[in-house]
Formats: sequence, C-alpha cells, structure tokens
Amino acid sequence: MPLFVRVVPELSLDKAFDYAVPADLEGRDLLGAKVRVPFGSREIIGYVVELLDNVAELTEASERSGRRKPLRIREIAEVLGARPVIPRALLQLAQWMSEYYCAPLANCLKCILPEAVRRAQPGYLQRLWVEAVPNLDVALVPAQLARAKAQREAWAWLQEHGPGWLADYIHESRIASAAWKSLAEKNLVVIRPLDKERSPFTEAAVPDDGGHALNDEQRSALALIEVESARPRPKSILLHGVTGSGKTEVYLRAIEHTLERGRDALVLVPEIALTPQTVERFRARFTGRKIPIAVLHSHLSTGERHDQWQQIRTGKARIVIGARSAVFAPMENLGIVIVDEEHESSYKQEDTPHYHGRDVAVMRGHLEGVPVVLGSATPSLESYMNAMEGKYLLSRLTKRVEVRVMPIIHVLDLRRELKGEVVKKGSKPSLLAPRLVEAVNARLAQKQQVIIFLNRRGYATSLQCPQCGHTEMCPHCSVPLTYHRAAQRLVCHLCDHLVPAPTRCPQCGFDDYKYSGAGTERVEEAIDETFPNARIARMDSDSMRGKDAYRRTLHAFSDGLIDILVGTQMIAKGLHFPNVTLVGVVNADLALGLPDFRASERVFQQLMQVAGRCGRGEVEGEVFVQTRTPFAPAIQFARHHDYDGFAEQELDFRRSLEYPPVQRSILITWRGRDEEKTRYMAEQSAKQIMELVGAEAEGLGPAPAPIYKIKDYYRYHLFLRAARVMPLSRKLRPLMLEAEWPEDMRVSIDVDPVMLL
DNA sequence: AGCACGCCGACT
DNA sequence: GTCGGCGTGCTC
Repeated sequence: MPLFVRVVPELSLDKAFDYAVPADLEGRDLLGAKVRVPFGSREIIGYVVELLDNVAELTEASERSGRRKPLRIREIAEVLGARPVIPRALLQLAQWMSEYYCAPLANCLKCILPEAVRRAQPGYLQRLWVEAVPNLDVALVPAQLARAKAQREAWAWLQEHGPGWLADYIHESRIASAAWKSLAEKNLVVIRPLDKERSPFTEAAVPDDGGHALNDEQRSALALIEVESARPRPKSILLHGVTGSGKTEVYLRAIEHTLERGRDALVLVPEIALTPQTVERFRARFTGRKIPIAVLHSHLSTGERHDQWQQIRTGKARIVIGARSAVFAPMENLGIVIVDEEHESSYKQEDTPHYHGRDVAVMRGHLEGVPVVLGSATPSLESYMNAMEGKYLLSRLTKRVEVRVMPIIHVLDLRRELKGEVVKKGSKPSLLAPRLVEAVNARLAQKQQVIIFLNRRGYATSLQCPQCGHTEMCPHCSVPLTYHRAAQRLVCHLCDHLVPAPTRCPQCGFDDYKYSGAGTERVEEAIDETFPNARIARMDSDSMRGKDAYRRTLHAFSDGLIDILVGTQMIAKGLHFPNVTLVGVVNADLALGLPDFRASERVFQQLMQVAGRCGRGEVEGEVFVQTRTPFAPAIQFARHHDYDGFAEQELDFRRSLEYPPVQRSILITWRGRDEEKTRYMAEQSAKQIMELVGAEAEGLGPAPAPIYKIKDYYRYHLFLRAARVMPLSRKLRPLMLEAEWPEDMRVSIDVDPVMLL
C-alpha cells in the first residue's frame, strides 16, 4: 500500500509534489489518477505519476531545501474519476520520453492528455470570453486607468481586437491575467464562461470494399506480422513496399487479424496524408462491419477531440487513425501499431518535447508487447539500419499490384537542355525543357493527366537585382524574402514579415526590377503560356487556404476536369489518380544545396514519392526530372528505382562522417535577442556540457546556426554525437532542466534532430 | 499557473 | 499616512 504519491500539477509548472494518501483512499488504484490536492493556499488538480512506498523516497527536494524548514506533507483531498485517466503504459511512455528527450515530465504528460481532456471537468467545453461592457463611454476609460499601465494596455488591446477568448488574449498580448481581472472588477469588461461550439460528425455511409486478393509478397508480409503478434515480445517490422505495392491492404489485413484476436489497432499517418481519402479507405473496410473508428487530427474542435478521446478511452473505438500525437491514444487493449510513411519528417515534433512519433510508437509497442509495423516506399536510413542490424524485422513488397510497372524516369540535364536557348531581353528564361514540353503535349493529346511538381521551400522566389545582385532579406530573420506575385508583396516564410514589393532596387536604384526564381505561381503562369489549351490548377498552401479548396481541387482532378496539376509537397503524397501518366519535376536540385546531411536522403525520397504518383492505371507512367546535377547519387539511384543502392551508398557516406544513423545525435540551440550575449552564453554552457559528457560524446560547435536569425533571435548550435542517446540524455537532462538562463535567452535540446536549421 | 508578500509611487 | 499596482517567490 503506498503511503505517499508523487503528483504533477495541472499547471504550467515543471515540477512534481509529494502527498500522503489518507486512510480512506487506501486500496484505490492511484497510479495515473487525476487528483485534487491542497497547494499553498488553494486546491489544484494534478496527476499521480508515481507511488512511493516509504518516507525515504520522499521528495529529493527535501534534501535540497532541507536547509530551510522541514517539508510538510499534506494529504490528497480527492481522487477524481472511478479509474485512472492515464493508462499505465502511457504513463510509462511519458516517463521514458521525459528521460530520453530531456523534457520535463509535466510537459510529456501534456502531450498525452489533450487540452480538451485535461480541462474536462464540469464545464469542459467552456472557456472564458472577454468583451468590453457595451454602451460604455470609451472616451472616459483611459482617465479611469491613469495609474494602471497594464490595464490600459489590456483595454487598448480589447478595443483593437474586439471580444475574444481570455486565454488567447493573455497569451498574445502578454498582459497578465491580473490586469484583465482588474478591468472586470471595475466593470469595464465582462469575463464570462462561454461554450465553444462543437460541430457534429458527418458520417457518410461507405460500402464495404471487401478487400482484394493478396499477392505472394503481401501474404508473407502479413504472415510475418501475424507470427510476431503472437510472440510475447514482438519486434518491430519494417515494411518496405514500393509505391503502389499495396501496403495499405497489408495494414488492413493485419488490423482485421488484430480485431479477430480481440485487440485494437492504432494507425499513424503523416498529418498531410490524414485526408478524408485516407480515412475513407479504412472506413470502407470496417464501418460496414460496425467496427467503430476514431480519428484524431489537428483540425478537430476541442469538443470533437474530447469526444474522440473518450470513445477511445472507454474502449468503444476499436481502430484509431491519427497523426503524430495520436501515438498517445489512450487505448488499453492495444494489439498493433502501424506507422505509415515512417520516413516522414512531420512525425518529429518541432517544439518541446521534441519527440519523434515513429520512435515513440516503437517504444509504446515495446512497453505494451505489441508489434509495430513501419511502412514506407523509402524507409528512413534510421529504420533501414535497424532492419539491417536485426533490431527490426524486414518485409518487402517489390512488385506493384496488378502487374503495373514502375514508371520510366528520364533525367533532364538543365545545363544541356536549355543551352541553346537565347534569353531575349525582357523575357523570362524557360522553366520547362523542350523535351518535357513535348512529352506533356503528347500525354494531353491522349487525354491523359499530368502532374508538375516543385519544391516550394528550396525554390521560393527570392528577389535579386540583376544589376548589383542585391537580395531583399527579412529584417528579422536571416533568409531572403519571397515574392508573391498575386499580392505584389515580399513575404518572409519564417516570421510572416510582409512588405510591398519594391519597383526599384533599394541598393542601387535599378528600376527594371526582375523577379527571378520560380514559385508555384510563376510555374503555373509559365505552364499556362506553354499549354494554352490545357486546364490547369495550382495546389500549394497559399492557393488552398479555404477548408474545402483542397478537396474540391482533388475531386475536379479526379473527375478529369483538370489536365495539369501544379503543386508542392501537397501533391506528392499518397494520391491515387489512375489517369496520371506523366510527372514532371521542375527542379530536383533544391534541397541538395541545404546545409543538412540529410539533404540527399530527402531528395531521393521526394523523387521516389512523386514518381509513384503516375502509372497507377492501365497506361505506363513516365517521369521527367529536371536538374543541374544529374549525377547526384540521389537522382541516379531514384532513376533506377534502386532504394537499396541508395541506402547503402548513403549509409557509407554517413559512416564516413559519423553522422546519424551511424552515430546518434543531440542538437542544443541557444536563442537570444542580443547577438554577443547569445554567443557568450552558448560558449559558456557548451563548455560546461562538454566537461559533463566527457568522452561519451563529441561536440561540434557552438557555432552560429545555418539560419542565424529567426524573428529577431540570434541562434547558436551545439551538435553532439555519441554512440548511444540514453546515457547522454541522462547526463544532459538535469543540466538542461535546472539551469537558469537570463531573461530573453531560450535554450532547447533536440534529441535525434531531423532538421539542423 | 495563481496566490501571498512586500516595495513603491500617487492620492484622500 | 494608506491604497492599489506590480515584481518576486513559492507551492509537497
């Protein structure tokens, strides 16, 4: 019987507090329970994260703070709910994350319990709404607040932004809640709880597609999963299947098998792939059989999320489909985890804790004794290496279903293709090589469809003066501004800084300013000119602002109302259009130039991914890749559809430089407004870190980050490499969590970083 | 996070 | 003098 428990408060407080268990609560299942506890002069909500059996275990803090008055241990006031809100396995998972990713436990618990669920007490769908008292003589107010600066600011904020959610305003305006409350007490504003409305779930009936016969490869993949499911300590399985090889069918069968065994299934997909299309595929198979499916994605309202979560927690949902954070779905009867497109970098969370959905999934599977299936046409080198070393099992699907062949990939060397071209004064250089144009025309003539792909990030249109070479930079970030033609503006992609596009060069005054580069806008325009009779649509995050725009464009394309689809990443993923027979890649070089050791891997993955978009129907597909570096390994191996070849050579490269996955890595970033101070802090604490880790890790830096400044914060990196992460994390964690940094200095620690910018 | 405590400047 | 705003520190 535990005498004491450790509780993490439901506050943005990265600490745990110990409480005594009163006699009347003995025998209750407390681990993971939501509790009400006394806290200073008030009572708060918290979660029991540990059971302590004797006094000796009580707060190590009592030793540290021992010099002061002895610690008083108070009792739990109440246990909320009949059983713990956090399933045991998830609590363990949070504890592992906290250690591995060097993050506060409270922070990891937040990942596990969605906001909507944590706030879920009586008025769980209510939030505080603030608005000015109507019919107030606005002119008189400032005088009334003459002595209250913060309240004046809050009042001004409200005048400017109108009524809104109090929590949002406190956050955005950085004016403390006290000021707002004072305004309310002075009857200048009204703060009241308001329902955040919940939209009903639209459930269209979908016919059961019954499933297709499996080919030999699919059958053996399934067999492997089934055998593994039966083991007490199953290994994770890497399912390497080329695009169009029927991975999804294998998932569906594996899920069926799991359900038959009376267990539930969790499916993770990348955020961008979590489209109605994807979910349909699962619903088609299972809803007909009355198997409830829960979906978790970022666009759910608070209420919807809460509902879905409860469905899962109470065991009603048998299948859960969701993006990264769904890895924490509170299932208690888990039988299998599937991570589709496991190589996707969107599985990595960009803020603390910097966890990787795929890796957390693998750990969850390990903790719960269930197999984790990692699927991809282009596995990450991390997973590939794990498979080669026997840490994961490997299953392969090398053939496309229904005897469809892989598309032929033509590499067009732009340096040659466009050589003969004379760029006339005042005209723009061609974007598409004549051979590509010819091929597109041929396909259009046969009433087939075409996808033109370009990488927006690398290919953003920066503004360069043809006379002096001056490039307009963002004043707050060290990146060039991007030209948006429709709005005639220059925009920063990092901080959204926005200025009207200048008509003359700010540097030398040159007034025949040409906008170079080729964003989707420019490509669409060029394609319009080149193929005047084709119906063209553009798809990128700018043109797809509306909620429905995405779906409608895809429908139009699928119905054959569009001939050429131009777009970014968005159209590279998982779309299935049998009539697409040609894919053009405007420029494959972009990402190769990035200061990131994974650049080559990304280019390869992207090319394979895009190539997979065509030849999914009866007619053989064809891919044209334009590049100025035709002999780059990423391009050559992609051309031959040779994943293994690429992986092996890339792994050699990583081995020679001791980069991940051969060595593991941790990236520490210092950010500060003052350039000198930031550099100094980085150097000082880097020195401290290197002393601490000793020979265990090798450190590169501290050095200015590749993107030196973002939103007016200067950034310094320290890149640590080591054979193993956990020992390093254990050493770094206390240092990172306990260190006190000067005001306006932020430090982040990223274990297994994906982006090094 | 929120709530005490305490300092400080502005007014009955 | 004293009232209320706002900075600091602490909560098992």
